[in-house]
Amino acid sequence: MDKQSAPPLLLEEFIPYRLNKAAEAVSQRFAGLYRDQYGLTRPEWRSLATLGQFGVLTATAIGAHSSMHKTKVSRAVFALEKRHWLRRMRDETDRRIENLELTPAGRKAYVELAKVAHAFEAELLASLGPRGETELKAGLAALEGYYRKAKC
Amino acid sequence: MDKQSAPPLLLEEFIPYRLNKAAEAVSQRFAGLYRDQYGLTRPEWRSLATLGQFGVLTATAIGAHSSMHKTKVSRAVFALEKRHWLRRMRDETDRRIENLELTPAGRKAYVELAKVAHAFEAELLASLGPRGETELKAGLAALEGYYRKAKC
DNA sequence: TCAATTTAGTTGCAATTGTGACGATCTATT
DNA sequence: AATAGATCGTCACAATTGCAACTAAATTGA
Repeated sequence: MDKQSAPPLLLEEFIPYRLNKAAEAVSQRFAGLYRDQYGLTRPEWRSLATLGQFGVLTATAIGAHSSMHKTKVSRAVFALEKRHWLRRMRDETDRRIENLELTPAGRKAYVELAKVAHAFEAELLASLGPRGETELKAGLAALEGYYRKAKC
Repeated sequence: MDKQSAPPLLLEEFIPYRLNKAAEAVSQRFAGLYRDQYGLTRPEWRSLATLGQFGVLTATAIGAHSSMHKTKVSRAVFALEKRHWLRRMRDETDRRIENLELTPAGRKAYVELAKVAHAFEAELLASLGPRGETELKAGLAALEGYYRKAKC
């Protein structure tokens, strides 16, 4: 008789939970950097990073690239525009569209934050060791294959 | 002259971003299961799972185990209590404390959901292949070592 | 012993987020 | 053309969340 059977699920071994916790921990640490030094929220940082990477994008494209809801992007874009880090350009061939672009000030902040991001990532990966780095990247790549194909 | 220099940061290669996106994708798929079939929110599912695993816990302990803010736990506990999946027991030696326990109905739901969770995880891991599974688990373990030590 | 501090849990309030509807514009079909 | 439907971005509203204050109870320490 099992007077104390094993629990049917061990949360700390459950992959979705572990993944979430790890992502949350890493994100919060990184978020501290752009929040404290630049007063950015996460949607703002993501919009800045996406726009910095691609140059000129519509709000919809920012959302598609960075997996954010369109209202989040809309608000983030407004915030970045208010601090003159971003400007809107009317598209002459389709007037529903706003082409968005970083201003020189926005680009400057982006370049600085990109450095911070690289430094953060380097420190994270260093602490994992070369073995851990390889495994993590391979594991993430495997996952990305999974949910990309399973999206539909 | 570099008329088009490489962007300073490629978001789709940036570990915190990839980790977040992967976790979000996996969590949302799993959340669909307990939401559609049981009407649970994420904090409710986590509280149920934690309590199911440990038997009797205080609200604070649930939060500590599952990394949730105490107000989230408080509200989740209330919701679970309302559907009679959980009951509160007064602690006679410390009357600030509420010892929480799943009711038979709550335990039944937990056992069912644990099966769903295992099935989900099994399918996820299967789709990664044995190689991907090993790498992902090793990568997560490395990360957990990182932020556990860096927490302080 | 009793005031000060700490801890457990809840609640009000403010900030953030998601949903749905909307106006404006473009595209497709007739 | 003209109507119907799709798309872009925004806004009002509702739901979710986090923060800070709070009550109640235990602990500390003068």
